[in-house]
Amino acid sequence: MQTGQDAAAIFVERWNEAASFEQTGTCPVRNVLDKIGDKWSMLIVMYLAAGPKRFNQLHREIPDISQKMLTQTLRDLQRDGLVARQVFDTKPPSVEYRLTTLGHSLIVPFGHLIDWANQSIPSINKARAVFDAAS
Amino acid sequence: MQTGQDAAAIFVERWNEAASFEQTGTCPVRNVLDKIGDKWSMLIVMYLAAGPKRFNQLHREIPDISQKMLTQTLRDLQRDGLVARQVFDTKPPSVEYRLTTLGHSLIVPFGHLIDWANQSIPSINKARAVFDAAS
DNA sequence: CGGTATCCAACCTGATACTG
DNA sequence: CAGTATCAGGTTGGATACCG
Repeated sequence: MQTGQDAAAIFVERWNEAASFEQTGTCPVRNVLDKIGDKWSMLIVMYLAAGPKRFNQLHREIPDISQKMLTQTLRDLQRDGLVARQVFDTKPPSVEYRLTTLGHSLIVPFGHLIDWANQSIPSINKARAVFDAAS
Repeated sequence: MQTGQDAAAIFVERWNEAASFEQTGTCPVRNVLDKIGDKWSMLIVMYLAAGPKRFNQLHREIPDISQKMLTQTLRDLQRDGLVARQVFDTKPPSVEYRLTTLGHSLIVPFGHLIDWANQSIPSINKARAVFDAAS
């Protein structure tokens, strides 16, 4: 690893740091990253960040999501403890989804990422234009 | 949007904030998120964070990556301006990859995400165990 | 050394139809 | 209202072989 020419080298360690790696057989960081990259997970989390919402309310608000993917993504988020599901015994039945404390806590680091993205889009688009022009 | 019961509601705005959305037809934030969720992009960025590396050096250091995906991911990172590619006219030829300034800047918000992941893994695993036990 | 090219299996997602 | 079930398409990634 040479001399500490760049403190950023520790990030590779951080990646594999979690102790459960050997236990589960899959990298724990991957689990989180897969959710970030997932087409709908983070969008749903952000819509729920505004407050609890019911199933069809989310369905109406989120553009283009299919019922299948809304159901599936919500279940995955619930399984990971990021979203809580509460059924009200009304007729017809209503189901409310809300972020858990853990779910809310994800918004902080994720927000930094979104900010980076919005700040960097111009640079990225410019780099792409240059690269594509040279090929 | 009711009253500002939760400041986090602004994240939905941030998601769609970038002006280039209408121009390109694809959400700019998605571009970045896709890279985060990509199987190899961020791992490569983190290995390069330690300093410039040559192609086969990365190939040896990164576990399980195929030559195809290493080539492809590096080209995508280069296209987006996150990685710079430098060819040295030696024999046999050698090619060095290094993070650009933009690439380095991504490590900051991304690092926060990794830290959140490592801190939250225990909670997530516990939530999964509870959820799976109930089904 | 540093790639390309081709094939292929697995996965992810959307569309559609149906249910308590 | 809030889902489930089934099928089809596109995309992703790995294996393998070849090239300057």
